[in-house]
Amino acid sequence: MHDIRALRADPAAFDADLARRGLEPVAQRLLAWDEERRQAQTALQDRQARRKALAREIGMLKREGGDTSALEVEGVSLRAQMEALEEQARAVERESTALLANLPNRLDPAVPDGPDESANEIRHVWGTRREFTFTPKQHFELGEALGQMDFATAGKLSGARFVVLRAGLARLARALGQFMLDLHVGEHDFVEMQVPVLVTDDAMYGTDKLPKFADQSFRTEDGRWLIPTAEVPLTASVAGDILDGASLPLRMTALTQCFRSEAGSAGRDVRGMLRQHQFEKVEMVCVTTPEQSEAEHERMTRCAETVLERLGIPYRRMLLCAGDTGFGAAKTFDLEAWLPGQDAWREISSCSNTRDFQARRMNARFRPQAGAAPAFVHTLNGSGLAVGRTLIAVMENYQNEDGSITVPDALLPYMGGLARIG
RNA sequence: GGAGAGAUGGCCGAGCGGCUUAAGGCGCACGCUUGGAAAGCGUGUGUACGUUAAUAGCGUACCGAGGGUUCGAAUCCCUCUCUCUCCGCCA
Repeated sequence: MHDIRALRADPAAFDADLARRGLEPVAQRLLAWDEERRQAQTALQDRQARRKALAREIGMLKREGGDTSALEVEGVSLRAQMEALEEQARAVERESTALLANLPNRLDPAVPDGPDESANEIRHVWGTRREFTFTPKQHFELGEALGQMDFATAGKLSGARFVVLRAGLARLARALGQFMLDLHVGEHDFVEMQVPVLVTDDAMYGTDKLPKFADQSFRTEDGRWLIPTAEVPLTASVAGDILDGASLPLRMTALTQCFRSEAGSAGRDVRGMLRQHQFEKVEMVCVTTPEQSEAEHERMTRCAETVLERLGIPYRRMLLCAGDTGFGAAKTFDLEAWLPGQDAWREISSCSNTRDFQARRMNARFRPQAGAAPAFVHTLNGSGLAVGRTLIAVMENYQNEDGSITVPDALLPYMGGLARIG
């Protein structure tokens, strides 16, 4: 959600930001609605003040046994006026909110121009890509050959875009989740959380998944949503709160299942478990002050990078361009892991600073000092990491010529003595 | 799933159509008092929007949420949400 006062102050800058995302200007329309809304509100408030005075007068007269009929007639006409004004204000508000709710966040000036991922900037590359003495296989070839990655059974159970893991690979997935959580909790100062994976409309709206992306998520028959990411419950946990400034930053992490309908990605990544309806992810969320959020964004991205570094998986950090930056984000770094089997860099983490965009939608604030006025917090979210995709990265980078997979050193403590899968 | 009881300011708690501009208490802040502290006394104490140069004033709204009745609603009616107690079922 946007600050209408910021828009009033500089409508041209607002429209310029939208243009960078390839959207039409809207400032003129919003300002006209805003003007109309304020006029109706002021007029309504006049009537409300009169109603208050009138009710008091009638009350006093009645106690004294006086005639109140003339005043009551005025009351009736007052109410008719108020209803009309209310309806007018509500109608304008409705239109303006409908538009505002669908407008993406303002972009950080550092975000480069560009229409799509081809314009993203490589910020740095870590690690050395392994030299293979054989042709590296893709993860699903390896997994299916091992008999531990089973799309046929998953299809029988649930349809396309699901997977069943067995034995060593199932263990490896669990080890990865455990390892990531332990790292963030033990070394990165995050608080481990267990959260619901079914959430309300409000939680989804506050984290900007609604109304625009309703078709990307699964909805239950009783009107709840399966979370597309733990960002939703973790961030929305502070909705409506006024936090003590001294308690910030809040750093939260959770390992959850995530559910995405993947509407619109028919035909993309159909093989393997790169793009599933259900996957595990360790999510990091930070709630902080406007002053600290930039530094927290860097810090959080480093936390995600550390996972890949400990696992020894080459990656590169991308600064997303305007056209590729998500709806709620002001600035996003993607981490792309090297997948030798695919011979490609693939997204494995996305760390975004939403600034006060989500905070406004969910009314999450903090009090800088005792007695000071509340201000909106800044919220950040990042994958640390997507477990399924990390599993893929481990398999492809640590594969051996015989189709077995060597367990990375960092995961050995979690593997119950299993050092090689297959 | 069944039966019942609730939801009032940071917290406790009264009010159940107009003498409420939400009593009273606790907490907190500031001041007076004191050698210092405690006690005591006094003053203040939320959020949003509008107005405004203003985080100053002033106005309006907010007593779980949303509707309704009324000249007037914390108070009456309807719907919903959540909490608590008991019963049933259950990992």
